[in-house]
Amino acid sequence: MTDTNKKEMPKAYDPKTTEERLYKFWEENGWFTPKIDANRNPYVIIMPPPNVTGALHQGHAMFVGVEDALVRWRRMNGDSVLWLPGSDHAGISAETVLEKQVRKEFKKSKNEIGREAFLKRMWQWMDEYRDVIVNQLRVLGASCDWTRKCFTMDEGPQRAVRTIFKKMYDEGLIYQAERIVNWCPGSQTVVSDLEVNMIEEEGFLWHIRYPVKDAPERYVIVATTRPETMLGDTAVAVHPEDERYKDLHGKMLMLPLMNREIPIVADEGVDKEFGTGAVKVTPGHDPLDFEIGQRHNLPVITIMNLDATINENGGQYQGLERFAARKQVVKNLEEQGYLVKTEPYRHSVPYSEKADVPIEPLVRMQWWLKIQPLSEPALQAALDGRVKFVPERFTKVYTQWLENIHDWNISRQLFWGHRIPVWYCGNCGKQTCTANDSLKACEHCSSDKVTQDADVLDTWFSSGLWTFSTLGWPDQTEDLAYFYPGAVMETGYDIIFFWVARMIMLGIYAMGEPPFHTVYLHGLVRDEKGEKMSKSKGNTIDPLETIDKYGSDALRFTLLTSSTPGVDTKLSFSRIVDSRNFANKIWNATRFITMNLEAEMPPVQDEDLQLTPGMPLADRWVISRYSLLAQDVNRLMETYQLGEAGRLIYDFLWSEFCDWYIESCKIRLSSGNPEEKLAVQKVLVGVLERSLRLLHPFMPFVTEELWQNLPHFGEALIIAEWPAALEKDADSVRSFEELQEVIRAVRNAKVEAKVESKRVPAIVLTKPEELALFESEKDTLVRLAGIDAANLQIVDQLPIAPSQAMALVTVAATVYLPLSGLLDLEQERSRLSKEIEDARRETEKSLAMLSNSNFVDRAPAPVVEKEREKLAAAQERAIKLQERLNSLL
RNA sequence: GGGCAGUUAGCUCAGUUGGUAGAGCGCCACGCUUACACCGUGGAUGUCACAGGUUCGAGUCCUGUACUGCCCACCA
Repeated sequence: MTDTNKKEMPKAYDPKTTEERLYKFWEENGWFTPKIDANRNPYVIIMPPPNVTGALHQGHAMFVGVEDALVRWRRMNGDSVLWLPGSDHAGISAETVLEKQVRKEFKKSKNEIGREAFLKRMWQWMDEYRDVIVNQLRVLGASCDWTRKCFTMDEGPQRAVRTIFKKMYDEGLIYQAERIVNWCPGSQTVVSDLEVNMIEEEGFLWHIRYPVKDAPERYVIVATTRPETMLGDTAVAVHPEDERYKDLHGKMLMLPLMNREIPIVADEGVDKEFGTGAVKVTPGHDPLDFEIGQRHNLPVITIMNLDATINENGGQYQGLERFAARKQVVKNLEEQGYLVKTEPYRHSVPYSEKADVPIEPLVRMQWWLKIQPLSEPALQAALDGRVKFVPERFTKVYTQWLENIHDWNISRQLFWGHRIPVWYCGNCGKQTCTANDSLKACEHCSSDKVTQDADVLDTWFSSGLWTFSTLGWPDQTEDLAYFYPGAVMETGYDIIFFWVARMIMLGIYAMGEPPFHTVYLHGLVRDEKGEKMSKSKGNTIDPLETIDKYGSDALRFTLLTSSTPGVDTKLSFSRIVDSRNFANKIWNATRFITMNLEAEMPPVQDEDLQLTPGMPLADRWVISRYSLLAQDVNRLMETYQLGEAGRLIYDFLWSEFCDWYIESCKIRLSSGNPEEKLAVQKVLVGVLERSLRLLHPFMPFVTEELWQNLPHFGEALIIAEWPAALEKDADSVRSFEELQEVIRAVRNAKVEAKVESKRVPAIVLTKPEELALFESEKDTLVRLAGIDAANLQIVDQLPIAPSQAMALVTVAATVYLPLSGLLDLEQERSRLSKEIEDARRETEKSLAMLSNSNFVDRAPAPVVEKEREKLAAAQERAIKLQERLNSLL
C-alpha cells in the first residue's frame, strides 16, 4: 500500500500529536505480539520488571531505549520477537510503603491489623497501582507484548515459586538453620547480605577493663565500638601466640556490670596487632563472635528484642533502646572505673538498605538455599562463554562473586510475598512441603491440624525464576518450548548479584540451560552534576516531562548515543535538545522531498538504486555512502555498539544526505526535465526511506511517521524489512569528495576575502583526466560554491593565470577567483605563504615516515600506500602554491 | 584490605581488531538559497591526567603514579 496522500506536512515535527497515535496503531495491529513460528528465529528479551512502588525514572527510559532498539532491529530482521513486560511485587519496599498507609488509615500497625487484613489492603492497592508504572512504558514507545504481561504475584509465577521450592526442599537444597543473620529492626525482618550497606561513620572505640577472677589486680582491656553488646559477652578471645596473654588461657574474667564469669579463649581469628589484642566475644550479636563461639562452644546470649530494645537478658538495661543502652552502659562503666579510655574512631556500620537503620545481627532460625550446587554450573556457563557479558569486564565481577558465594537466606518475616510452602503439623510436629497453594492434611500423620510457615520468600527468589515463570513453567507450554532460552538480558550493572546471577543459577537449575546468552549492562543515569538521581535529593529529571517537551524519540536517542555500556552517564539537557532538533531535521528533509514528489510515485526498489554508468555522480556517491552506513550499522548492532550505530546514522542523514545530497538535488529538481527529475526523486526517496529503516530502532516514532509519508512497501515501518546494503563505488566516492573539497575551498575563500556578492567568477584549472568530472558537475559547483555560471571556466591549461585572483589549491584542481579590486595582494601572499608552510610540514612528516625503512617494511601495504599518496599530494600542493606565490611577487 | 572504572576541545561526552583525534552545546564571523533559525555557510580551540615501556607507529596494549567515583570484604 502506498500512501499518496499529499497534504502538506507541518513545518516542525510535533511528537505530541504523533507518538500516542502511532503507539496505538502498532499495538492494535498486534505487531508487538510474536507468532510462534518454527521457520523463524525466536528472539526474546524478558524485561526487568519495574517495582510496583517505584516512579518512572530515567533508568527505565534507558532500558527501554536499549531493549526496544534491539527488539525492533531483530523484528525487522524477521525474527519472532518476544519482549515480555511485567512488574515485581517488591516485597519489602511495598510492605514498607503500605505499612505507613495502614498506620494512617487504621491508626494501627500491620501486626495489629494482622496478616489477612493487611494483605487484603495490599491487593486493593496493587489492583489500583500495579499497572501504573508498566503502562508508563508505553509513553516511551516500548514495543513489548502486553498480551503476555506478567506480575510476580500472579497465579502462574506463584505456582512456579512453590514448585521449585518443593523440588529444592525434596532434594535437600533448601533447609532450616539457626544462624546469625542480618536483622533489620526497622522492617522487622531478616535481610540478605546484599541488602546491607556498609556506611562509614564517626564513632568511638571504647576501651574497657575486664578484671581477672581471683586476681583482681590483673585485668584484660578490650576495645569495642558497641559497648552495649557486652551485656551478652560470653568470653574474651586472644590470639594463641600472643605472649601477653599466654598465661591467662582458660582463666576466667569477671564481666563488668553483669557480674558474670566469662572465660578467656585462644582463637586464631584474633589480630594481635589490633588494639590490645583482646576481643570481647558476643556470639549473639556479632557474626565474627558467633563463629568464635561456635569454635569454642560458647553459649549464645541474645540481649535484644526484635525491635532492638534490650530484653530480659540485659539486666538493669532491659527496656532501653539499643543506643540509649549504649549511653547508659558507658556511663556506668565510667562510674565504676572500668572505662579506660574513649577514642574517636571512624568505622563502617552495616545499614539496612530499605529501612535505613543499622542492622542488628541476631541468631535466628531461617530458611536457606544451599548455593554451591547452583553456583557451580552458573559459574561454568560464564567461563565457557555460554553466557557473555557486555561489557566483557563484568564477567569477572560475576565470577568472583559466585566463587565466594554463601548460602542464600531466602526467608523474610513479611506478609507481602510468596509464602513459604511448608506446613507444620500440630499433631506429629513434622513438616510437609507442597507445591499446592494449600494443605489439607499432614502427609505424615494425616492430621488436619496444620499451619503454614509464617515467612515469605525473598523477592529476588521469584525474580530469579522470571525468565521461565513468565513463560508458563512448570507447565510445558508452547511458549516455554519456543521462547526459552531467551537471547539478551538487559539491565543495570547494579543488580548483577541480586538478579542476573540468580536468574542464571535458577534458570540452569530448572531448565538445564542458561536463560540467555548475553547480559547487556547499561550504566546508571545520573543528573547533570553526576549525582545519582533520587527523589529525596530532588534532582530527578522526570522522563514523562522530558517526553512531553521533546518527545520520546529525543530522550531515547540521547540516552543511547551519549552513553556507552556499563559506564554511568550524566543526562545532558543540551543533548536532548539536539536529538529533538535531529528529529526535526529529518522531518523537514522528508517534507522537502515529499513536496517535490509526483502523486503516484511507486516505492523504490533495490534495483532502482543500481549504480549505472549514466547516473550522476551525486547519486552514485550517496548510494555508496548509504551502503557503507548500512554495513557499519549491521556490524555495530551485532556487537551491541548501539550508540555508535546511532551516531553514524545521525551523521549520515544530517551531514551527508541533507547538507550535500539534498542540496545538490535542488538543481535537478527544478530543471524541469521530467526524466531527470524522476531519477533524482527515486534516489532521494530510496535512500531516505532506507535510512529511516536503519534509524527506526533508535527513533521509532518520527521514523514511522515519516516513512508513512514516503512511498514504501508494507503496512508499517515497525514490521518493514531491515534494509540491505546496496552497491558501492569507491571511485564515485573519491570524485565526489574532490568536488566537495573544491566547493569548501571556494566557500572558505569568499568568507576570508569578505566577498559580498553571492556569485563569484571562477576559473577551475584541472588535469585533463579530471576535466570531464568538473564539466559534468558544473551545476553542482555553481550552486553549492556560489559561482557565477556565466563566469565559470573549466580548463585543463591556463597560459596566463590571472594576477588579481585568489588561488585555491586542492587535490583535483586549482581554482582562481578573479576578484579584481577586492583582493588585497599583500594578504593573498601571506595566505599563500601560510599554506605553503602547512604543506611543507605535512611533506616533511610523511617523508620522515617513508624514509624509515622499519615503517616501510613492517607497516601493512595499504598504510604505506596511503602515506605515499599523502606525500605526493602535499608535495604537489606545495609546488603549486609556491609557483603561485612567485607569480605574485 | 582486594577489585573495577573514569581522567580526551570552555562544557557534556563519543572514539573494540594500535595507523596519527571527533560530535553536540558554547564561542567568533557571515547568511532568509524549493525543507528546516529546532536552520545554513565558514572559523577558532586539544602535550588525549602524569611517568616509563612494547611497537615502524599508542587516546587505543603493558607497568607504575596521582586525583575522582563505584563494587566487594567478619578487623573488634
